[in-house]
Amino acid sequence: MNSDELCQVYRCLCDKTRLRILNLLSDGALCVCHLQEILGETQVKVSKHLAYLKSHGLVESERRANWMIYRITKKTNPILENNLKCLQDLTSEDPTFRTDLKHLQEMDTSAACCPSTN
Amino acid sequence: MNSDELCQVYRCLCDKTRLRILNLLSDGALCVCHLQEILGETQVKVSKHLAYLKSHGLVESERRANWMIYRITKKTNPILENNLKCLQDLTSEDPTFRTDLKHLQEMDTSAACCPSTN
DNA sequence: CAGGTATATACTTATATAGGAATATTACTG
DNA sequence: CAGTAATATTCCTATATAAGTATATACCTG
Repeated sequence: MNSDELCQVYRCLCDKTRLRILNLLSDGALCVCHLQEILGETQVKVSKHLAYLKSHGLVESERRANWMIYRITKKTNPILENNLKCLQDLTSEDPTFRTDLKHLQEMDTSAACCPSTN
Repeated sequence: MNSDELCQVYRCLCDKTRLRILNLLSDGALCVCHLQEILGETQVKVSKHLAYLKSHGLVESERRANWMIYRITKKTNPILENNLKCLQDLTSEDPTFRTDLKHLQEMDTSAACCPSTN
């Protein structure tokens, strides 16, 4: 990774919605509709931020029938991994991150779009 | 630190000139003219980026006669410290960071503006 | 293939920011 | 105090990006 790529990673990290998305995906893959529901944001907004993250290589996506499943990239990226850890540490301090994760845990994972159970 | 403040830190980190400045300041305090010389950028550009970093609490400044000495903030900031370490790790890989530090070491530190020797 | 669901894209507007040119400010020196 | 050096600020322009509305695409089901 060079300095320009590094800047790109930080550009991905400098938006609150994207940080919330990454925080949730750190816990495992999710479809757009679940992210949308947890974040309480519009479909367009979520979709665009996911596209942004994907175009910069921070997340990967995979179609599963009607749904698109997003996950943190499998490529090793020390900077990203490092900062995702920081995010987890912040979860206890920040109300937004905390309630997001709480919503995630309370979510119904029996839906067809849930990658972990279907 | 909450999620909004976190975003602000990343906003500071997502510009190459600012990363170069932070990388140099990680090594110790520097005046604007030395930063300007090492970076090979105009006075306005360097000054503005320093103002940006200062307004977001990542650096502090201190006047010393004609010169303004900038340093990394003394306030503890885990995210910042963490990423400055990453920068140092990247120094071996990235030519810009590497040559910046090389220029810093070759710099004449006997000038009146050099905080370490005067 | 018609209709529905999930997601993505195009278009638009508003805002943040980068960088240049010119000017202002601050402090030192004689 | 006049001149100079170092730095900051103002004004301007161009670009990136965020978010909304509307529309398109992809896939599934009957």
